[in-house]
Amino acid sequence: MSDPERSSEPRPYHHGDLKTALLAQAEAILERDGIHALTLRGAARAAGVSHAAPANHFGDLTGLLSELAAVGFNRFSAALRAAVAAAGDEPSARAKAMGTAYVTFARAHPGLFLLMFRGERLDAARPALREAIEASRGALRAVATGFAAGGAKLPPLRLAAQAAAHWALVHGFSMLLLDGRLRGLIDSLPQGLGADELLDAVLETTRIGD
Amino acid sequence: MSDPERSSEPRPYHHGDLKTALLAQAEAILERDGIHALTLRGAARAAGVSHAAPANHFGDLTGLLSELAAVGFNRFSAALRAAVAAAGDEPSARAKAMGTAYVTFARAHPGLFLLMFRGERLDAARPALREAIEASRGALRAVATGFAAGGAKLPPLRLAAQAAAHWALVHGFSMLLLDGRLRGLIDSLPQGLGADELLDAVLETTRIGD
DNA sequence: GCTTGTATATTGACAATGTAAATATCACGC
DNA sequence: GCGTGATATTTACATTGTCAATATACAAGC
Repeated sequence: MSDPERSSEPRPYHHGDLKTALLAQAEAILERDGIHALTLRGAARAAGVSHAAPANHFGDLTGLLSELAAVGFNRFSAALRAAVAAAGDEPSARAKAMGTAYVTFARAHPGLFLLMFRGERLDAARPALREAIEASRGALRAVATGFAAGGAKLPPLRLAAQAAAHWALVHGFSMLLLDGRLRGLIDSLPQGLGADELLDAVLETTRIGD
Repeated sequence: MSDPERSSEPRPYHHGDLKTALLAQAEAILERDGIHALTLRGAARAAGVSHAAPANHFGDLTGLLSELAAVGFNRFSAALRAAVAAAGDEPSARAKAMGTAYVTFARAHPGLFLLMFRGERLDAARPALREAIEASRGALRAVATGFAAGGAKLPPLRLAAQAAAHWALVHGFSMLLLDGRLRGLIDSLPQGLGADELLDAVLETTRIGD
């Protein structure tokens, strides 16, 4: 009996699960060589198909990037939810857990994280991306509102400001860290202290909303 | 007498100040069409020279982007210094002024700002960029240390954390704002309130280092 | 004044990419 | 069996970055 999955056999005309394979290869290229090295043809090459095959699944390059960003957002919100769920009920503990998870994700998947927040290259109208972003927003809001629950009578501007401040703090830290902009600061730390300790201290020393 | 600067005359073989002209055109393209539309050939076209002319001044595309980022950093640190200088002596007023100036610059020159913090596309070894970044760091540090002057006996980690927190907060706010990620939050604000008021509230409601 | 060298700009070429059109292969409903 | 639609290939073309060869201007030295 023929086994088309065997090694040196000529590949079948149809891949079978090309979309998934392309996304996997694209992510590998993204994390290995950066976003500017991520090309439609390169992903097709890595997946062992012709250069025009990806068009069937993604349309154009923006489509591939958007679907890949959607994968990232889904993983991202899962990581945030897991971290917050494991942190117990105390609002400040939940907030700190989410901040740590946020930065941890960025450091673990820098290429993906940067792509996710590079709206210029993405098509937010793609259903997959739209839904993934919506899910992430839900995960983020869960903490923001949970944190502000102590002061339910705050004016809307104050509430929004607290949410924005939490988000901006961890997002800015992630961005600066990934871009190497904190290297000087980190190198100036006492022996044995690194980005993790700096983030802890940042979250520790920052009071948002009282 | 001939006037080679006249309108319809055939352009002289040598431009005269091509490097400056290319940087200006590159910035215009960057702000108008985004970074992915900024090409060496496009800038050359806009400056009215041949497609290979830019190579003499920038080497490759990374060179052009790096020099443009250097222009951005110089303008950036000038804006920060001016804002802080106009804010008087009180540390908290200086910090707020710098935060506002930081975000204002990002909103006024979004393409430039994003380019400046996209290290993957830049060559930090370029002297112009290296010096411009160094100057910006000086401007940033001026406030960070000024703000921490009240507690000169703080441990190094605390000091670094305060600087990182200030920076991360305004940088994250800028990035999220430019990427449209705060739109939902801003749209949910009461009538007449926008990004400016949200930033004010963020800076108001956030306490860094007691 | 003339030559020579150097910085600057042009032309031509080449490989890589995104994208579109035409064609081929396959699975499945009928 | 036989279309029919989804998937993949092939071919083609414009654009881009980059390199090599050449042309032009200008300034310094003799």
